Amino acid sequence: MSTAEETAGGEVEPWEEVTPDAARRLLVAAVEAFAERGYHATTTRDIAGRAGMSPAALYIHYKTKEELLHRISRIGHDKALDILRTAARREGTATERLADAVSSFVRWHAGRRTTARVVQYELEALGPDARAEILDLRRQVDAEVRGIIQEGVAAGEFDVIDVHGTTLAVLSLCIDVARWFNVNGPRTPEEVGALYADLVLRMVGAK
Amino acid sequence: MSTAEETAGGEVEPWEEVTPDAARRLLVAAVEAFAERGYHATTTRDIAGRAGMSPAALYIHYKTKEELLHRISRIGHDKALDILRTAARREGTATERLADAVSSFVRWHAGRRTTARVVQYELEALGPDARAEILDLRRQVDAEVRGIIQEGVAAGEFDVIDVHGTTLAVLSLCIDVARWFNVNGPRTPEEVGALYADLVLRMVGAK
DNA sequence: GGGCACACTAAGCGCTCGCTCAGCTTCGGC
DNA sequence: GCCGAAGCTGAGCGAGCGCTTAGTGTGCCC
Repeated sequence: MSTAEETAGGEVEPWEEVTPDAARRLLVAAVEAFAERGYHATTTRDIAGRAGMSPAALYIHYKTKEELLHRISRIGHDKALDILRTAARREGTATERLADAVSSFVRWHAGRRTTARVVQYELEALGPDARAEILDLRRQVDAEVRGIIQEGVAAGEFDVIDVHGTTLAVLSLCIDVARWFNVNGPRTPEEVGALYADLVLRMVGAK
Repeated sequence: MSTAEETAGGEVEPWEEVTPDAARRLLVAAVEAFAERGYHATTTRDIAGRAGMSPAALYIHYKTKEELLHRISRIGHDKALDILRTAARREGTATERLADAVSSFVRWHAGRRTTARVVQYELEALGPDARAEILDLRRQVDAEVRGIIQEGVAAGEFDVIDVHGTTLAVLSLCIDVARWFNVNGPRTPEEVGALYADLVLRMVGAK
């Protein structure tokens, strides 16, 4: 059902770093279930069933249901941060790099919507230690976007009064794509990415 | 704890239309609990406890836990729609009305964050009938914002290529405030509302 | 001041949850 | 061909869930 979505954009097949195979199948099943119904409404029996295994098999590969969420969240945040870093550190003007960052970040949130939903909206189900680890990654995400905007302002490319507030708004806009994007809707991830890159350049007053 | 937040902005005390008193206390307790932990992670014992009552008392005023969520969602959406309609139908240019709509809509999502969180993020916990009713209200919310933007384009005030896509982005931006806004953070709801009105006018290319 | 409607509680029912454990199968090493 | 490790299952434990029911206290009407 979501196989087509998960491989959209011609990206490398996700979760390939998760081994062995049974652990990956359980993790993919958990992503789908958490995205559909939320972490608390998902049962371990449901996850195991989607992976074609008995409920007890889950506990051979993961200590608890929360460890599954933690692993998903960690891998997802690493990927999101990687996307932004790649865009932020390429050659080009701040305008080009911001457009690139926004369009690729949005493409990921739309094209890999199930994963992004879990990553962005189930944070509060994590325990204190795991949550702190993920929040640190989020601060790095924030810093990447803020960096591009600051450089654009310094170079005279952008016209922004409140850099911190605008950064927050830009990230919020991109992240919320995971909430409303519909795989069967009229827009492709690429179209939304292009629209959002244009909107964000307007927000920062790019020339 | 959240009393100050709930009355922020000098608005009329919310939930006053819910009677009798015990039913209102239960509903307010449910809003706080759902916002903190999510619908599925909240127990009826927790809601009743916050309202200073026994678990059984809940079922004198509400048929099920879901009815509580439905009532909260309905009242919240009615309020959100009312805010947008008031801004959309006042006197003034499309630019003035869009700025007014965004700033008041954002003030509500920031100042009444607990309510807005439940209203905007717990929709999928509702059953099919209740969900359909709420989705209809959301379409009306969408139509109000789209109407202002269309009028602005027709009047030559705005420069927008994709009206539907931009409407979606504007609403998404405002709604997501409920996810990240922190009552103890550096910004007041008024400041966020003003910043966002400016950002949205830039997004639609207002002169 | 007796009776009754109403708001509420204490106790608990049936169920499903996350998780455990004893035992079965499979397979590589020798 | 035997053995132990690894992967997995069927059965089920203790806990906590949403919700019900029998009974209690309170205040209003006549």
